[in-house]
Amino acid sequence: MLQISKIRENKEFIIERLAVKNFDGKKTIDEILEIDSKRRKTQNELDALLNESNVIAKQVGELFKAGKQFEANELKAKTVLLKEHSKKLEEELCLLENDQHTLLVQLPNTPSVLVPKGKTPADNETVHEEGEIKKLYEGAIPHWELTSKYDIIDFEMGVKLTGAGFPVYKNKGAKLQRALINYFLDKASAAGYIEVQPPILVNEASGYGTGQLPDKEGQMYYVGIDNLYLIPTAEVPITNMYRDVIVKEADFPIKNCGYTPCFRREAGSYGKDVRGLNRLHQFDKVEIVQIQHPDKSYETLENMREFVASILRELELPFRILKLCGGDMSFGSALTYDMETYSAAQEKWLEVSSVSNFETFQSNRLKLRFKGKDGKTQLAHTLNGSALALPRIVATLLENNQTPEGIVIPKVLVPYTKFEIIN
RNA sequence: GGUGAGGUGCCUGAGAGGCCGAAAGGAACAGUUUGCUAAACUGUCGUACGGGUAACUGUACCGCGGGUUCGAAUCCCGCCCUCACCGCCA
Repeated sequence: MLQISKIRENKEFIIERLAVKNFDGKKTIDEILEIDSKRRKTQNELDALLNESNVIAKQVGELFKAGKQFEANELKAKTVLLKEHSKKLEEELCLLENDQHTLLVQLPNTPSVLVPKGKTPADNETVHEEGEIKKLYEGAIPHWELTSKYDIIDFEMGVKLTGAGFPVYKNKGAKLQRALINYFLDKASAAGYIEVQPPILVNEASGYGTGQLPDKEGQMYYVGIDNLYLIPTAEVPITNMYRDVIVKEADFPIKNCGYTPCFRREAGSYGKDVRGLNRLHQFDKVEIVQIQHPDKSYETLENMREFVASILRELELPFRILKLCGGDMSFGSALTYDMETYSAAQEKWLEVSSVSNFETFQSNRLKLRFKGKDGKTQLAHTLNGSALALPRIVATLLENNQTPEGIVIPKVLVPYTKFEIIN
């Protein structure tokens, strides 16, 4: 959520920035500011009224103490009107606050000045490309065929147990999952991220804090009987650990990582993009989260991006890094890098990580602040990224590393899988 | 699921209608002292939203929402949450 104070100060600039996300915010912002001035006026009136009541209440108390019943009662009578009036104002103020908030949460985050203009994924800017795109041998097949050929993932069984998008990993497929998770977590720990194992169900306040609620509740699985949501990403519980917290400036950067299953309803998606492991309702992911000083968050974003790149490099996967254009960015992000690996059998790039700086967009909702050197509390910046999401990594690994003899495990993973080939 | 206790600031914890935005201690921060560490002493030490160039100032907030009252952290009602014990259980 954008800060109202910032909107007041930089209205034109914000409208201009939102346009980069192809969001026309002029009408909403005008309305917000109109409500805002009404709100402030109302609060002023109300405060003055309440002040008067407080003064009278004090006087009444003193008069009673002095035994001056008559004068006291006279004053008491005065408060009746005040009370009626202030009650009315209070209701008005509450309405105005609600209206303002309703509009405020509709505004996406302003993209950073570094964000390229554009409408579709085609307008994303490739900022880095690395690794050799191998030609596969004759007879190479996509991963959804490899998985049944080697009996490592059973999609049918998942359908039987739950439904489409809930695969069952088996044999070396299950071990590969476990190996990747451990490998990712070890890498993150080595890079200074504190490992956490958070709950995978969260309450409403947490969903609100990171921005899934109130708008995107359709994306999450909801356990109505207990009013809890299954997390779509570990970002939700991990970032919410810092909800309503004032951290110490000296603690920056705060770095956490965590593995969790992730659950996404993905309502409305279909077709070949969702085939096999390309899009699932349940998948595994290691997430990295940082909380950083506003002056350093972009430096941190680059670090995180490079950290993810280093993993892809070690896995010997060809990858590219895209700086997302305004039109392809998520609602809350100020700058996002997508990391994609090239899947040789599908002959396309698959998104395996997304690293974003949210600036104060999340922390404003979370009330995640720090006390600066000047003694003032201000909002911290939050960043997160996948490091990494498993399914598409698995898909790419299987496809790119297939040989007539079997699927070769990258060297760096062998200590984790304890086997070198899936055959 | 049953029963009981309780939610107060960064933490512990007092406060039981007005003198309470809230004692005391601890933590933290700044300073003095100090060869270093420690200790001691002094000071600072809630948040949000307003008004003001500023010093400063108004209001609200003691889990949440309502009520009683001139006046509520304190009394009443509803809700939420936490803890303990019992039952069930990985």
